[in-house]
Amino acid sequence: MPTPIRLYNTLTRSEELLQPVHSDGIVRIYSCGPTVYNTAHIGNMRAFLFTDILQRTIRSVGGFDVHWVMNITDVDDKIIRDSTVGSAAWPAALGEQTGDAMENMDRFTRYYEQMFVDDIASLGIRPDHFFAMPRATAYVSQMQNMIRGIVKAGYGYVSDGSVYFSVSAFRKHHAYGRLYTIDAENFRDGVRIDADEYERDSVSDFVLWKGQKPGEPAWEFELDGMQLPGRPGWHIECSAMSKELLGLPFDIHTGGVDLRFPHHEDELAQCTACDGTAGHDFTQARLWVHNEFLEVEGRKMSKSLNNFYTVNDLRQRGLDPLDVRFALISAHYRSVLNFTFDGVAAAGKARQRIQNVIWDLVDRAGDVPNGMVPEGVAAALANDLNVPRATAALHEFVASIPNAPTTEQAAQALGQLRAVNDIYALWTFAPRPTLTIPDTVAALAALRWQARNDKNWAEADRLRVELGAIGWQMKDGKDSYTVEPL
RNA sequence: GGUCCCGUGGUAGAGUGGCUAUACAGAGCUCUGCAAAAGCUUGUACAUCGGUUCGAAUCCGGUCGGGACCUCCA
Repeated sequence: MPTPIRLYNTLTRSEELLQPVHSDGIVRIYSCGPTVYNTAHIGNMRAFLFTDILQRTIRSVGGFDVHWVMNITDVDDKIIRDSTVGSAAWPAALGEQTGDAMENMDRFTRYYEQMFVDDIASLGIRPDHFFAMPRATAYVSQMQNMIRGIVKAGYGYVSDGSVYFSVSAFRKHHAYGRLYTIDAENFRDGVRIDADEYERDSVSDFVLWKGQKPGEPAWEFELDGMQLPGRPGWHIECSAMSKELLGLPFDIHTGGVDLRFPHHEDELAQCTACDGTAGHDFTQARLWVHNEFLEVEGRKMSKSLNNFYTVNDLRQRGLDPLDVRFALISAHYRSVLNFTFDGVAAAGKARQRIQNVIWDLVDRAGDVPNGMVPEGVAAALANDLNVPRATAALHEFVASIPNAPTTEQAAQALGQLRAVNDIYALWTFAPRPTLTIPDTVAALAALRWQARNDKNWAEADRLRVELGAIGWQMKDGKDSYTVEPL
């Protein structure tokens, strides 16, 4: 029985029921993905893990099919800067650069894209859960069409070889500031207005198409008879790709809180400019859901504080990526999450405890049947994706499993836990792996078991210590024993 | 300057106007020759000052502290 899912919608500043826009009942989700100019960090990962839990919840708890699209931004200023000939940021692993700017950019972005794909996979995000992972550079013509539409509607203008979106023209007919309260009068103090080399009419305008500068990779673009070689602006990428792959409007648009403005506001404006009727505020997506940032050890993550971590950094510290997954979903997505190494360790302990329970149940039940997510867990997840409360309910559920369950009880509990795992993706339901026990360990253990049975406690304890010294421990049962690595 | 969020026990982190969050760590107990695992029990917690209320960590206001965004950063 599916549970209705409610989510906090930034657009309306209230919780709303998720109901598919399209009659096919498929929930369409667009997530702003990474700009592939370096390796992603755990802050990025929090955003992607949040969306992963969201889409899995929509499938498992909400009972909907999902089309999840996450883009790869593979063209932007930083990418061009770092892939240009002679760049210090060019990865040595890629060998020599060529004289072709487009080719260099391509090799550069594919390199980081692959790292990104590997990183999210290691954190339990399944590639087959994506409906598409489009590269921006593959949709340039769709972006160009959209820009033409915006200009035709009177909201775009050409200046110095670039095309800009006129916010002031747009505001005459549509709302601007729907996702973020804009105070146009107070737009000056404290704002870092970057002295762009591009000529805009107004500082609030943003670029739709950036004219090519010497040596830069570029695409041809013909607009109203003008030739404007260049590249797409950031916001138009997501507008065009979401429209092309999901159709407008779609159901859920996700991203970090920082993207509310300007990125999402501008995406929304662009889609409205193309498809909206004056006076009516067309909505690119029904629900806009934004995740909070994370801090590390209570401080903002930054390179200067030396607390800036990539997934690979954590792997090299010997952390299990799934423990990291658990730690990164331990706070509600709209709360600041404090990432700590103690937290990962605690997550690891809790994860292992439940894994042991699962293995015990598998031993008893054999097969793992299908089951439903326990009600408390489902209810918490359906309530604006309250993962911490869902996890608490999960622990309570695990505690409620009888110590010595019957085969039926074990099977039922397993089915429910597997349903939970369709969302959490932290555990395995394969039988407990059989340990390969070195002969010396087995021999020592046998000796100790004999000593113990002879009630030769001193010798038994001595052998226990000896086993411990080589990293193994014995667990005494009633009629038998097991040995495990410490 | 503007818009907005947060401040919970050793740590992380939910939460409802009055009743145990949960996890990790700690303490005690049960079971164990010992140990491990498991189970049970346990902790003066809710920034601060006022206000509303029979009653507030939960509502309102002030203060202090932290944080986010304000034109390409998840």
